[in-house]
Amino acid sequence: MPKTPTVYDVADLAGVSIATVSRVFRKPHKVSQATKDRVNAAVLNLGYVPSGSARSLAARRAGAIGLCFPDFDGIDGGPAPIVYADGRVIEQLDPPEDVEPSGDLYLSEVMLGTEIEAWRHGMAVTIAVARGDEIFDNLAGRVDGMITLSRTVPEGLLAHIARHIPVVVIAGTRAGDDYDHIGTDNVAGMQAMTRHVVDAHGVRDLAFVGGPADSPDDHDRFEGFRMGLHAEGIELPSEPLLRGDFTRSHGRMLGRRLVEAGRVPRALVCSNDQTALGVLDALLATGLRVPEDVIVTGFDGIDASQTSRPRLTTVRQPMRELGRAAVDTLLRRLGDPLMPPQTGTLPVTVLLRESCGCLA
Amino acid sequence: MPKTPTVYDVADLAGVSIATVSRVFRKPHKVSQATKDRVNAAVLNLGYVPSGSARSLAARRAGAIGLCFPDFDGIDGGPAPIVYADGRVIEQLDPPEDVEPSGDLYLSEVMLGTEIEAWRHGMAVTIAVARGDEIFDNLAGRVDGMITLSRTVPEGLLAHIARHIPVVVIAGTRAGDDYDHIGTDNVAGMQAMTRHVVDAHGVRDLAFVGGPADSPDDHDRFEGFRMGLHAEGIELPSEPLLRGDFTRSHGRMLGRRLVEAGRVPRALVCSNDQTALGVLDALLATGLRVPEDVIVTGFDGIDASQTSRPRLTTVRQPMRELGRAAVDTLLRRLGDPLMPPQTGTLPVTVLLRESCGCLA
DNA sequence: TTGTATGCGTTATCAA
DNA sequence: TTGATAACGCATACAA
Repeated sequence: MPKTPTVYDVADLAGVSIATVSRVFRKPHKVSQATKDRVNAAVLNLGYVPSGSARSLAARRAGAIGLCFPDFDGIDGGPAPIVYADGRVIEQLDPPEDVEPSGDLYLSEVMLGTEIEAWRHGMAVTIAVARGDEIFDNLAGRVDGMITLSRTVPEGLLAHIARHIPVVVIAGTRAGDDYDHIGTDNVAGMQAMTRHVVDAHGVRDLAFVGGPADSPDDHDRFEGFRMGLHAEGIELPSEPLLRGDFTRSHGRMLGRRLVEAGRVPRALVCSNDQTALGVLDALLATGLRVPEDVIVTGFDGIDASQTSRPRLTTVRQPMRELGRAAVDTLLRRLGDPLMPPQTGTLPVTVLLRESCGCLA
Repeated sequence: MPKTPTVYDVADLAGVSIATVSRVFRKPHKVSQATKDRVNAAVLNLGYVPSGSARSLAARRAGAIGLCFPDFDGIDGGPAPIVYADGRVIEQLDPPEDVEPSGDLYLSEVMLGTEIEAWRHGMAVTIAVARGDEIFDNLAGRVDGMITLSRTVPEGLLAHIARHIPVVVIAGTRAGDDYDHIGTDNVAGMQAMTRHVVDAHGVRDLAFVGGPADSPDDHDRFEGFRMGLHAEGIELPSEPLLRGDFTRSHGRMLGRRLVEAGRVPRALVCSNDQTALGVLDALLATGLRVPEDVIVTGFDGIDASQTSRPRLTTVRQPMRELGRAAVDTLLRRLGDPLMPPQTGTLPVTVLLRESCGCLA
């Protein structure tokens, strides 16, 4: 296997200087057509691909954006997958158990948005899991800026990195830091949702089913819930009725617990869709009717919320736009490092569907 | 804003040579504890982050894997998202229209698998959209190897890149190329699915609802369908009854067309889940019962297949494992460039649920 | 329009 | 255990 070709090889073969070869790639308009042709022929001939590292080093820019992935459950992944091709197929009954749908749609959508927007600006996206410092500042060193979900990177590390490249935090309010932030309007969204249940459906017996106590999203949503109640002149709880961990299976558990305790309120306002769907599962399983007996609402607007029966009334947050806005903010910051810290908030939409009784 | 610090700055501050600074990062065991402490202090003090490009250039390896994303619909993304924070919330009725769920779960899962496995091996993942050459060999130049979904990169370009770095193709059979391939057992899976419908449910009137004619996956699945019929002594169709484009909305259209034409067979074996779900929607909408009147089966095992009513009997392919296997193959190839071209096939599982009548 | 020469920030090879 | 120094492959300012 021959050494991989460099500018020098291409230059030699084309009978030009390396500067010209470089120009053909970077400033084609400053090279005569004849020369361009010769160089391109040499490139094809040799199978030349410019070295990204050398290019980044010389140009002092990486041309890539870093995306820092939270270290979610299941990322361990266990052993490498089996690979065989003997045509065997396992056949199994698959009852509707407490299965957790695989993908975290939220993450996927954010990633997709990031990817789309970065691509539009000619940037690549490099992804790394935020576990341990190793691979992580492996990331920081190879990108022009970084996007991270709130609470995925230890604060000390993040601060260290932020001295070097701009950082944009998605979801999570500014906590005395100087990063740029992009979030969705959790408070207003949940407030509107709450008021809708009260106003449109005449319900005054609402309870909030929360998520992890340390989630800023959950915090804001509960606050929105309280503000909604307050606006309606309903007494405010100081704590959510119950807390889950944002998963559907946990939601089911909470739902069952509620039923067993015999204290199911007229409406359950849940902090995210997965929890709401789990609650829904549990209620229906015990013969309760939604929305006739209990109203259930969610937050996020994941796909599953519109395929459930009844479909879930929820607050949709523009997940893909979250990623896009983060990239936009990052690029703006790159263009103007002295700009004051930005805080972007994306609007949400209350989607009225069957689970609140707006549609049959 | 001060110049970003380099090894030289760290070395100066710590009173050592740049070689030692480098060692502290690469071979910590070859440096005395005292020196290490001094260097680390300097690093923290200066906010030093090693340059990925310089590192890759000198080490002759990028430490990253490239993932090439197909240029799917909707990637244009339109204008940048609106960002405001005035607390306004739109509220809208959301009837169950012909909405297409947003994310392509298949892609997301493959990406996730890639990410997971790469992370386990200390590699970053760089993603780029396969549109135009520009950003694309931007990718090739900055990674140690590349994973691509079949048919996402023009063959000429791929060949060019493959001269430079190893390429692994996901989904899609070898077509005279020398790349490594990873796929799932489409043929065996669909054959097993087909035979199940015949054997367990006594159906001999089956039809195949296919996907795009140029999809290798679809081709293999139809072939599996035919093999299943053949094994059961049932006459073989030479073509699918209908073809969609693998989307749910198109599936709905096909379902409606079937009903209107008045020729709905006893069982509809669909080439993927989205198509099957669309068909399901259409059948139910016209009052037909599934599985009592018509059996519907899918392929892929996306989340939506287990939240539909009835839930979809399908062939699950391990999407996440696909990504993982691709990374494993790539790393093995990197370790042994002379290895003959590999072809990996991952096993599939037939999941028996309500839509075929195995479960009530 | 093209060529020359220097610098980019590491790693790695030798010596010490 | 540490240090000096030569690559690494490209971009770019400056000359021609």
